[in-house]
Amino acid sequence: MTERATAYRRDGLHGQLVHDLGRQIVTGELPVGAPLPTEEQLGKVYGSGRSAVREATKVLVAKGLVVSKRKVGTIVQPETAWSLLDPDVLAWRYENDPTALHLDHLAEMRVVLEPEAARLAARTKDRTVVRAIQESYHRMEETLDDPDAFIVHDLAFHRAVVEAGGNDLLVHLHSVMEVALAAARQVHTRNVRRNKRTLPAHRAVLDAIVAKDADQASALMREVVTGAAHDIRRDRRTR
Amino acid sequence: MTERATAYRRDGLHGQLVHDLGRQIVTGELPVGAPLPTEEQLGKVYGSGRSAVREATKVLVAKGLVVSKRKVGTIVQPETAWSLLDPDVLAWRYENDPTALHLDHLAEMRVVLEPEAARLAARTKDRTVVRAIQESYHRMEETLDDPDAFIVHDLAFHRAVVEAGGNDLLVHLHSVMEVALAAARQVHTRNVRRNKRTLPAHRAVLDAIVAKDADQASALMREVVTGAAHDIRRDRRTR
DNA sequence: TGTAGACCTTTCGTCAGACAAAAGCATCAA
DNA sequence: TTGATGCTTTTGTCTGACGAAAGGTCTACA
Repeated sequence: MTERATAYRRDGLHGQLVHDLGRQIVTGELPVGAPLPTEEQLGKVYGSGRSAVREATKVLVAKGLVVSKRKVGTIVQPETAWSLLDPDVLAWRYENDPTALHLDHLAEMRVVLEPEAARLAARTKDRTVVRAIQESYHRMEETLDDPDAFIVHDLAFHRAVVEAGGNDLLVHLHSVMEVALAAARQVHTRNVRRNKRTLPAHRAVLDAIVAKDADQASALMREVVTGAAHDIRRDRRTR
Repeated sequence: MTERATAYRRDGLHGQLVHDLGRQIVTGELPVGAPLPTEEQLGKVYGSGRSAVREATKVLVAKGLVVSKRKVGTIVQPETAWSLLDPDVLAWRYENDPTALHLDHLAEMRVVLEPEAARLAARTKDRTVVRAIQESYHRMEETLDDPDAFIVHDLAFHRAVVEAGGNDLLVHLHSVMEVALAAARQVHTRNVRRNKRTLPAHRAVLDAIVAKDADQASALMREVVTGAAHDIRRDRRTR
């Protein structure tokens, strides 16, 4: 089993600082163009020394959230400069009141990724990765009445498909999207009826992959993820 | 015009350290599982103090390349932990002898992204972004005999399409891929004949977007990028 | 009055030295 | 053999210091 994209560890003083400042920036509490407090001030506020503050801001610089200049200070960068695909940035965005637009973008990304991933999976010659997909599917069947478990296996199914494609970049991108998905808890609605409806669609994808019918696998996967996107939108309206 | 994904600035002492160490890790000069020299040693080697070294390693930690533990040292992480979609990591990988497999993955990513981006573009209601695509296309026409200029406008065309989709995440992902593409110089072959061949295909994509025919736009864009992927493979064989 | 240049101040960039804390390792005892 | 104890190494953090860049101010001169 491949690992998930990993977030910056929250332990240690500077880890805390990174998350605190990062969240404030991404949520707009610290507005674009504004300077952070000086290193000395931050040190005082957080009861830490300058070194910890500096190590934290260096990480934020690496994520494109700020730039530092002598005498000017460290300035919050415009959103276009942010590393949106960084697991932390994504988590900060999606765990703090993501807008409807942001959720749509997330769903769109799945529509971008997964059909093509299914196509690649159908072309693979490695039978073991296909078996991983099958196993996840069977677990979905078995846990049809246990929504929480179902979600886990549903995610595993999609991940297995992407991994079967054998493309590093794609696998990584997918794992990053999972982080965002997990942060935006609302996306996973526990709904047995809906699960019963989507199960056959997953089955169809699996069969197409096993049959090595790439076009079909892609088209069917497209159905699955666009269906999920519509569900998200519907949930939003009816709430 | 939106900005590109931005790489970590190479200036300053720690900037230099980040790039030096990062490159060594991604190229495998520093093998997975091995410890970096101690902070003290690195400081001596680079003629710097410990603070600069520490700020650099913090950035590498943020990119998932290493982890630090007391007494153990700073250890190179397995590739599955790397932030492959980080502009720096990508550049380090693709500017230092990218393998054939890596280049294929890059091309595949374009096939993943761009057709769906074209579909979204065809659905947009904002006419100005469509005009941006048109302008890029016309520049391509005009510079058909100047391969270097053609590449620039070709890239601008594809970028304009992605931006027309209006999805932050997608735009960012595309800009990151551009970084990799730029790092792997070999990908842009200057070939007037080939450009003459692909121009009508681009035109067809443009027309479909203008006509708001989403399915058609997607299918045609798929042609364009799979064609490019094949060209890359062919170039490799004939060299 | 307007402008160029010298100066002053703020803030990040870096160094040096110190101690704390974790974690491996060796040593010693039961 | 096993388990506890203490030693040592390496990162984590603090403090204090100085350098360098960049904005602001003031003065001298045209």
